[in-house]
Amino acid sequence: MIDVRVLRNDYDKVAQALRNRNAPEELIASFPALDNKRRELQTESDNLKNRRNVVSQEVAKLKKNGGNADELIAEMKTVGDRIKALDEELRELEVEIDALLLAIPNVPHESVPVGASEEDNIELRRVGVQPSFAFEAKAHYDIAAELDILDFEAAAKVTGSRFVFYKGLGARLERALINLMMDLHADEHGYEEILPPYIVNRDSLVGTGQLPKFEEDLFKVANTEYYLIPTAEVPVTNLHREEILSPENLPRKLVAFSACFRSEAGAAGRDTRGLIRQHQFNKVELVQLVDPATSYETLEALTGHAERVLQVLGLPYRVLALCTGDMGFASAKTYDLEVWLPSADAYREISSCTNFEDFQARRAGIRFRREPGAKPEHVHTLNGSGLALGRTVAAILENYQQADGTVVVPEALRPYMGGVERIAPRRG
RNA sequence: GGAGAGAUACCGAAGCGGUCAUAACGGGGCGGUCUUGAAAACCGUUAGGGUGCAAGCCCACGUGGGUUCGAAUCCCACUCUCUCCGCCA
Repeated sequence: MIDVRVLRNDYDKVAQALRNRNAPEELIASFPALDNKRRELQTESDNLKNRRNVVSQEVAKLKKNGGNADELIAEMKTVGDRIKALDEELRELEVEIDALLLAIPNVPHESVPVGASEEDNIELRRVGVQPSFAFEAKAHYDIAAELDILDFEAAAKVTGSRFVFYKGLGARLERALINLMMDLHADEHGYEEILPPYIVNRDSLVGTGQLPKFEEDLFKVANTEYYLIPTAEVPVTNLHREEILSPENLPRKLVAFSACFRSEAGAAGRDTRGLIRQHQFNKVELVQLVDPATSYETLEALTGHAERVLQVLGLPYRVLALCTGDMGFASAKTYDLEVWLPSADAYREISSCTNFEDFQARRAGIRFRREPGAKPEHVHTLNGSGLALGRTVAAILENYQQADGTVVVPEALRPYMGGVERIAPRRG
C-alpha cells in the first residue's frame, strides 16, 4: 500500500509511476475528492464527539449533586444521532478509499529502467559457461522419462494436469537440493530457518499484496477463508505482521522451504510440458525485514545469496533488472535470475529478488522503533527465491546431460545424494 | 465434534454503567542514588492510530455491531487462547 501522504502531496509523481507500470492513471483520479470528503466528515464527527464527552462529564456531575440534566440529555440525543449518521457515512467512505489504496501498485525506485514489457528488461551480467554438446541437447522431461525419475502421466491420473510425481533418484535429487540450499543460506548466509504453514488467512495475503487483486491466482480451501500459499513469502513475511520490532532484531533474515500452490489461471498453453510451470512446486525462499536505510544494499546481498546457489551447482545464469512494465504489483525494484536451459536455447527465470520498500510493511503493519520512545517506522521487506526447486532440477538435468542419456550429479550435491555421482537408467 | 472459562500495556493483573486509560497493584526492561563491586532498598523511566504548524481534539480495553445522554463494564455475532471429554498422525 502506498503512503496516503505521498498520494496526497505528491500526486503527480504517483500518476507518472502508474503510467510507467502500465497501470491506469485513472486508478487514483477519484482519490483527492474522497480524501477531502473523508477529512471533512472526520473533523465534524470529532468535534461532536468532543461535545458529547464534555457534556457526559457534566451530566455525571449534575446527577451526583442531584441536579437536573434533562435538557443536556435531550441535546445529546440529537448529537448522538448525528454522530451515528456521520460515522456511517465515514465508514462507507473508508471502505471505498481502502479498496482504492489496496489496488494501487508500488511506486518503482528511481533506478528501475522505464519500459513497457519484458523486452525492456536490462541484462546486468552473465555468469558461468554454457555447456556445449556434441549431440542434440534434450529437454529435461525427455531426459527424466528415460531415467524414469519424473512421472507426469501418473500425476495426471492421480490429480490432474500440471502436477508431477518425482521417483527414485529424481525425488532424491529434489530433496538433496532442498538440503543444500537450506544449509547454504542458514549456515553461510546467516538466515534463520523457518518451516511455515502452507495455508494462510486472507489478512496475510493482503499483507504481502496477493489480495485483493489476484484472487484468481490462488487456490482457496473450500468452505473456509483459507488459501494455499503461492510462496513461502506470504507466511514468512507475515510472521511479524502487526508487530513493532526492536532495532536489534533487524535485519531479520529468514529462509524457508515450502511447497507452493498456484492456480496458473491464464497460463493455459504455456509451458505445458515438464517442470517449468506446475500447480504445486517446491521453493526455498529468502525473506528479510530491514532498516529502510539499508534496503537497497540488502537487495544486492540477497540477490547474491540466490546467485550463490547457482554458482555452487555450476549452472550458467544471467541477472536481469526488471523494467517498470514487467515488475510485480508490490515491487519497488526486482532482479530476476535466469538459468540456462540448453533445450530451449534460452535463459528461464529461476529466482526473483525484490525490494518492496515499505509497501508490504504498511499493509501488514510491520514496524520497528529506532530509539526507545521514538515513533514506530515501517521496515522495508525483501524476498527472493533461493531457488525454485523444480526449475533447478530441470536445469541440472539439461546442463549435466551426457551423450549416453545419463546425468552427472554436480559435485557439491553429491554429499546430499548419498555419494551418487551419476543418474543412470535403472536396469531391468 | 461436545461442555466450560477467558482475551485490558513487555508479562501477570485490578476494574463489572459516569471522577478508570499516557490504565490501580505486582513483575520485567532501561537509567540513576547508595556500594570497593554486586545484591537489596529507594528514585526516575518504559506504549498505538488519526488530524493539526502547534496547543489540542478524536479513536484505541481481542474484532465487528447494538443498547444508553454516557460502555472496559450490559446485549448479540465472530476470532483466538486455555481446561475437560471425544477423535486423531
